[in-house]
Amino acid sequence: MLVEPGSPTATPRPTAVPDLVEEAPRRRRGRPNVLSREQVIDAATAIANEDGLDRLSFRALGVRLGVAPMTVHRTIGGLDDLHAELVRRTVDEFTATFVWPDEWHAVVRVFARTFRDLMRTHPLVLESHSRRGALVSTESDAVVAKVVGALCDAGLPEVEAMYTFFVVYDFVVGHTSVQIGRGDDDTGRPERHTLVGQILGEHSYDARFDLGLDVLIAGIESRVARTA
Amino acid sequence: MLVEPGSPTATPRPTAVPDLVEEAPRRRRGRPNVLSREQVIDAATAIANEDGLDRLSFRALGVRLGVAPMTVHRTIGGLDDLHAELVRRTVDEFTATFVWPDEWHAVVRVFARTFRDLMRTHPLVLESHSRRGALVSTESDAVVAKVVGALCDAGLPEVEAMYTFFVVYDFVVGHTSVQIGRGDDDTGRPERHTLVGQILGEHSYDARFDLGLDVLIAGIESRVARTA
DNA sequence: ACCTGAACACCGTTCAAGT
DNA sequence: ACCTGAACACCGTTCAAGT
Repeated sequence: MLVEPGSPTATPRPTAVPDLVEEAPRRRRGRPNVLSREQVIDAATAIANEDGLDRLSFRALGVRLGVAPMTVHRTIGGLDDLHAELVRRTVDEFTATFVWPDEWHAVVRVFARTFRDLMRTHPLVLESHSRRGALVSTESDAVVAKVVGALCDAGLPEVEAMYTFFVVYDFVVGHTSVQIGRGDDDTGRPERHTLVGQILGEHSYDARFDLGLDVLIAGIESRVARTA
Repeated sequence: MLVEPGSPTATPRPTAVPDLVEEAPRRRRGRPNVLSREQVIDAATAIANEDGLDRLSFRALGVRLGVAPMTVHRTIGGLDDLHAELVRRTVDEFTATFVWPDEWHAVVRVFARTFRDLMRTHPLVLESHSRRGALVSTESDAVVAKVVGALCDAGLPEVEAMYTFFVVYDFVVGHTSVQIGRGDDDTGRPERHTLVGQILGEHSYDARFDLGLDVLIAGIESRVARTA
């Protein structure tokens, strides 16, 4: 069985304790901060959605927030932190949308499909997998736990279940990465003169993904059968 | 055989040729080109290897080649073309290194391992999968043909063999992408407080990759058995 | 304490001018 | 015909100065 590492609540906890130091860690008197991290992430999400991810910059954030670019820079900490925070928010929203079935086959499929959709609609999440290891936000642990748990119930030892989760994870990352890399205009028609073009003529990423999942599940099945 | 469009010497060339038009396709008289595409790719490869990929720029190329940045820019066509050419060269070298076994299991493993090594040592190749669809150079067709052929011999219909190739391909891209994204300093030790950290403690990307391959091959095997 | 303008060290690309 | 300097429109980040 899997142990939840900490409190599963997402809220920062009100801390109803009497009157000693409040929860705000490192802020004194003077002028209050004109900008919160939340506001920056809100604006960044808006820019990424409206103008595209490559229009997102501290200068653009400054314009949108009516503040000097350096203010947002210092508020958030740097470009890497901005991206990390953006990914974290998206992943957190994503983990809330799951509706888990019972059977382990279905659990794996739901995970793979939902995860694929997440990355296709949020390119930054995809990119974060090749720029820093992602899906490490503590909230996503619930997703990992569900899939790994299902594989354990199917009969795999815990460590093998964890690695098996990674196989599915790696496949989905790779598949989506290749599809996105082809650009939005790509309709799945490979170059005629290549071998792929000759064999396939036309090429559906959905079919490719589904077959990939089938192969993976067949593979897991045979390993489950062997360890049973 | 490939025809060299111009002299490979770095000097501006005295043009000792009589007076008719040579084999050069679209170049008239005037001053001969001071730069060939080959020279640009050579310099770009050197910079990428010595200083890292993010030090590669037209300005840096200009310094190294003793020429104005805009000259190399025009010679190669633009940033995308520079990257594409760089990937093409690396992939071409890669396709020459294969030693193919007989059994289809072994063919799949050799492909996956060699492809993984290629992307780990040449980050631009990996990146090109998320920036444009890669491995489309005609030379790489030989590799695709070998793997697909082996799967056909195993009993899969040609179209399914092609899609099955993609499953392996997607997995390798994803796995490598995630590993590289963790950075060179990453020793495979996941964060303690996450579920992954609790289950695995330490985490070997090699083991993860090998298990992934095992699952994929088991999956292919069961599909082969079904269609046989 | 917090905010900010200017500066630094970079980018890719356009384009008109030089030879 | 080919090469190039200057300019354009951007970057992230540092830092000293302002309030």
